[in-house]
Amino acid sequence: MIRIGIVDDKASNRNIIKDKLERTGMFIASLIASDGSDFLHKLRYVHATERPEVVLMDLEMPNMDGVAAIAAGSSLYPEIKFVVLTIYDDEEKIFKAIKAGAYGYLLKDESGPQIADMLWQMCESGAGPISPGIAHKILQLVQKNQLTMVNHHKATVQESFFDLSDREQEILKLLVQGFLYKEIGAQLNISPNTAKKHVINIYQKLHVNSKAQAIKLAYDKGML
Amino acid sequence: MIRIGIVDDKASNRNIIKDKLERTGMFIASLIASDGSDFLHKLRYVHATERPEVVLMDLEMPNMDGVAAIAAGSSLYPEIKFVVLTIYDDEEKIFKAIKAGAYGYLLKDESGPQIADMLWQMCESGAGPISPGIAHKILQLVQKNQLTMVNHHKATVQESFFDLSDREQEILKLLVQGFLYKEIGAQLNISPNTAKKHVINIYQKLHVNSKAQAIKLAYDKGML
DNA sequence: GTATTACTACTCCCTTTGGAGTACGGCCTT
DNA sequence: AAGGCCGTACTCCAAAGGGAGTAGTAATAC
Repeated sequence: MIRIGIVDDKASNRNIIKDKLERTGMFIASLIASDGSDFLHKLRYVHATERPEVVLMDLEMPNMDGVAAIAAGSSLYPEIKFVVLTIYDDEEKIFKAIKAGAYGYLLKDESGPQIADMLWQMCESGAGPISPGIAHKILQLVQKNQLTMVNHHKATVQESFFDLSDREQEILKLLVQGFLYKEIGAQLNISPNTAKKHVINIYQKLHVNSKAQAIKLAYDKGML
Repeated sequence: MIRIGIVDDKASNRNIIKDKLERTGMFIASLIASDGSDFLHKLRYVHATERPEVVLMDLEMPNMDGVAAIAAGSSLYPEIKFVVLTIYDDEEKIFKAIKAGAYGYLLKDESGPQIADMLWQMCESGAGPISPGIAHKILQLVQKNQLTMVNHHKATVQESFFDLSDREQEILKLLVQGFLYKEIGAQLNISPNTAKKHVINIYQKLHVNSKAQAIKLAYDKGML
């Protein structure tokens, strides 16, 4: 039996969720609150043995919203897994909730059994439950460069993608600027023929067959 | 019936995947390749009507790995959905694959029916399929690695600078995709000559004189 | 040593592009 | 009705690009 906390400002929501989860026989709602402030207050006065292992948290709530509650709660009780359960799927809310320390993010339009199942999976595998649509949005955030990895790979991207030599990368950069072969040759003090030869080699490595495609690829994959 | 591409260097893997998917009756493997290079080569010579809508891509492969293949492929064929299917779940591979343009990321330890189901879900809902464990790792990436969110309230910029007509903008978009005049003509049901005429007119309005410069300008000024 | 790879520089051949000009029908505005 | 833009479609010409091949040199790898 897994102890669950439910935080939602709508009484009907609380009851529906409680019902659906308890009916599976795998969960018991050990703490129910109507907003973030209420939740933290109740959590303080509950015995550690009664503390929920998982908290389902709505986002939009009076007094203290879900993001703030997760931020405070995950800091005070790091062992509790906070899972957002909401109707909102916009990028900003997702992002903020995750940064606040959310362990999972579920949408209310998932069916009851599905939510129960995902929570159970979480307890089994340790992987935070995430609704498919949300996962997709996060992935797109990463993709669109709205998220960038700061620490690690400092984005000499083409190096990791394609196996271009230094010279070839140099020439690709000029190509993308829109220079002609003769101009590239002039800038690098090589024959236009050689410049062209390099470009053809680059095309083969990139599997493209025109300047336009090469430029598009370079821009798309961020080899500026 | 959804056309699927399978790219994996192990013949046994290819066959297993092909079998499991085709047995569902929902998919047909229309393109099978043994590495990224082989894949791109085959894709080039296949008719657009035979192109796979979804490509399952392994990551570690000889010649050209999955990340490079996705990077090139997703740029050349933006309509194809590339889904990683691999045994690797380390953050770097996940991150690189996503940046390269992966639409989903599945682990090979998912069961066959489950993979088929997730792919089907993708085609229904449009949300990229992501194994739970992977979703969790992505979420943790967001959480810990100081990923920054760039505000997407950017200037809805200036087709107003360059006074391009609707038709010209339409053609510019295709031009940036890397299409030839004849291809543009075919897509819009006009003569290649007309397509070219439009392009020349566009050049004059943009004050450029080559495809490369036009593409660079379009990207730089964000008319995507 | 040899083999390989990168860089250099050609050749030949064909396609695509860029620039110029002309032209015609449709539509809108004056 | 006339002048304008737009979209359509052609011509001719010259420049640039794309593909394939050969080839020498230098540095690196086995």
